[in-house]
Amino acid sequence: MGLPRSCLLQGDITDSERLTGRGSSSARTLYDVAREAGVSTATVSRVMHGQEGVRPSTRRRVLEVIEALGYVPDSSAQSMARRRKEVVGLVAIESRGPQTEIEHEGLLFIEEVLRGVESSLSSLGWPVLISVRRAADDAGDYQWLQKISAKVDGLLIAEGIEPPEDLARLAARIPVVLVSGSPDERHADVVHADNRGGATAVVRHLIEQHGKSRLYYVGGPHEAPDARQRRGAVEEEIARHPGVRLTGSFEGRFATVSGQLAVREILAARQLSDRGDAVPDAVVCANDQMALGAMRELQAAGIRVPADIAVTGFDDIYLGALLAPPLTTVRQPMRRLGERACDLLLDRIADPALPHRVEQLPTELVVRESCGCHGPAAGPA
Amino acid sequence: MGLPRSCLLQGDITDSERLTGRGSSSARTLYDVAREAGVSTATVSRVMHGQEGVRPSTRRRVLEVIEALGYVPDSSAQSMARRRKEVVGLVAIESRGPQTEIEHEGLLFIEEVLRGVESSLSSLGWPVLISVRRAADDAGDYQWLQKISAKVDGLLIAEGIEPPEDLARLAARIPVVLVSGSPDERHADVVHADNRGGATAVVRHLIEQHGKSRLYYVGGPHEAPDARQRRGAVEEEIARHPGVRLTGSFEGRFATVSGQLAVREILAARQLSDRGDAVPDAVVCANDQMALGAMRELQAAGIRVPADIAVTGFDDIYLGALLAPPLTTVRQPMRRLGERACDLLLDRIADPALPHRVEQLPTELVVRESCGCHGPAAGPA
DNA sequence: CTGTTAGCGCCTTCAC
DNA sequence: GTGAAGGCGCTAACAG
Repeated sequence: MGLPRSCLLQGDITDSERLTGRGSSSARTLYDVAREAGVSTATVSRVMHGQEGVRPSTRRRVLEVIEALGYVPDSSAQSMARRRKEVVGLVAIESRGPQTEIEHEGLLFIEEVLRGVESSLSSLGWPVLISVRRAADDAGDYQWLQKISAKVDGLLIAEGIEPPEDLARLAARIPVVLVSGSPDERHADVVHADNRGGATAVVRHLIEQHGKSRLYYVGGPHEAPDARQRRGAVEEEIARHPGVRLTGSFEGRFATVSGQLAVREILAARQLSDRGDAVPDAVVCANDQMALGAMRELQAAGIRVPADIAVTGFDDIYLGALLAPPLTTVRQPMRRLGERACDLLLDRIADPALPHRVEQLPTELVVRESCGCHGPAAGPA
Repeated sequence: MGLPRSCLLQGDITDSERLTGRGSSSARTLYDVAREAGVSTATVSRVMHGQEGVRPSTRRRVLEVIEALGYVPDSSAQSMARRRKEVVGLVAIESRGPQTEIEHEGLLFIEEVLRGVESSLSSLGWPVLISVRRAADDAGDYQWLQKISAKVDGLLIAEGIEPPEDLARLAARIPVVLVSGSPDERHADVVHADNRGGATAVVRHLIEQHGKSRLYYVGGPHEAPDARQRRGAVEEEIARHPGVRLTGSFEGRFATVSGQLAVREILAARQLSDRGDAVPDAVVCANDQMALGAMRELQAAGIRVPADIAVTGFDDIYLGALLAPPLTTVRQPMRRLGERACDLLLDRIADPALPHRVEQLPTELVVRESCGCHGPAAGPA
């Protein structure tokens, strides 16, 4: 502690033992800096954090040593001492299913959410710890979540629902916010879009503006709350219109390939009974990726969209507007979902005692051409 | 320490003080478990890690307490003790520029890389710490990198090059791998695609298969090494063909809007001189996003692609095949890039003394229709 | 203004 | 088999 501090009082720092940052192989600690600068660790800590009450000359000296040694505080140690990690986690559990089309599974959604999270975090400068669990072996899920949860101050969970009791246990230990989760969830805060309103709007548009009467529904996995809401709303809206019926449906996994498979079922059914009313005049999909798959498969079979069959999606991913024909869909503010979820999470991290919150964001019908409208045309019904 | 261990020997765990996980408001520690189980922390630690040398009955008892208490080891403490964080970082620095079109900047690349990283990490179960720095104020960049670097065992840096000296300092403290970085970088390992080969191939295709002779180049930011390589190769290949020339070029930022801006320049120039040879017969873009922007702007101006002007991209993002016309491009294995980069990083984390490595991955010309070929047609030149 | 001194929660070597 | 004890690097009182 009482080392010859004089040895680097002014500018001759580079002379003392391997100071030039060369010896960087070994990580430097607060103690190294303190010793080298001839002060206590408390002072170095104060300087590092730009706190008041340090004589300017001392501060300068310490700063020089920090710079020379290339000192960077270890974040584990900091987290431990100040009991905060300054990291939030974003996790997604991909819906189970055959390992086809891993490529473009449901990630587009997560990625958009991630942007929102990032932007909400940018002021704080906290990074995001991200982990996607694919091909889940149910049992391991909770373990994995635990492990992640130990590395962050709070967790954002998207697209994937743990057994409620697991979620409860998790949320009891650490702040958790569900992105696009069920609004009925009582164990964690939730941010979700108005899925019912959106689904109702497309279906109504198809029926009332285009006179469609034989709808086929391509839904998402039944475990996904947003998929359940959409399906429910679609069925209800159809029921509300006499003469309109659901000719069939398919449970997909929000992947492009699901849309293709659904269409194959439709085509197969057409083969069997040649009564024209077996084939739908509109295919309503629970997300854009499946709509894309459906459209391609339809077109590949020589069926025109929307002339022969209309197709609609949900989400409004970037790609939708670029397709031929441009996709009619329901816009869900994915990015905003991420932002809000992250805001709620930060609030709760700051005060874990906060009352339970659920937030719904609006959706909006985006009419393009795949429904049968043409060009930059008519608005919603 | 010498607590009445008998109180929960068998199954009456739920009786001892608030064991049922209800009191979960306060985080449990190894000590809590040890005390409750009537053993030392060392034993609990052994059990947690499934180590040998623990009497089965003891193990069971400890396990029960762990379960009952909902104990999850704190990762900061673990990191500290075992001097490893089990997290790798992925960072990107978005190229500076006007804050237009933040939406779909260059992220598509990162996201694809992320998938590779994720998959390479999935066996270890390590998560990825991700942080994108936008609207960079140069000075803060290094600070920010330092902060991130303190939270991970190794860093993957994509699309964005720090001043070399900063990189050197960073890499001296912690393993760093550049994704799509300059193969000449000596301070960190690098994984990159064969940008020169790919760029050469498209240009040659345009010239030799389609007889194009007036090329316009829409490049990426000059700070990006991959952008530089592509530009260099394009120019060289043009020079190699007498009678073919570069009618102009534009320095974009890999964003959709850059492609649009570039085309506006082309159109503006056309207004001025009405000599037909002022306008290019092909627009070569340094990535698909810019090609997309260029194509849309061209089409919006009533110019047919590829009939009037051919357009090509680079990367082969998913979207490219879905455009009208489908985009001719150069496939770069982005996902694989992420995988390999991550593998190299893990190697280096395991052994920091490893020799410096640079790895090149192949690119491949993907001929579709925007170049003038039709349907699923002819291969490369 | 600056230094001393406890922890933070876990791992691990070394005794018993 | 199991326990005791010394770190890991930093922060935050609490004294001077």
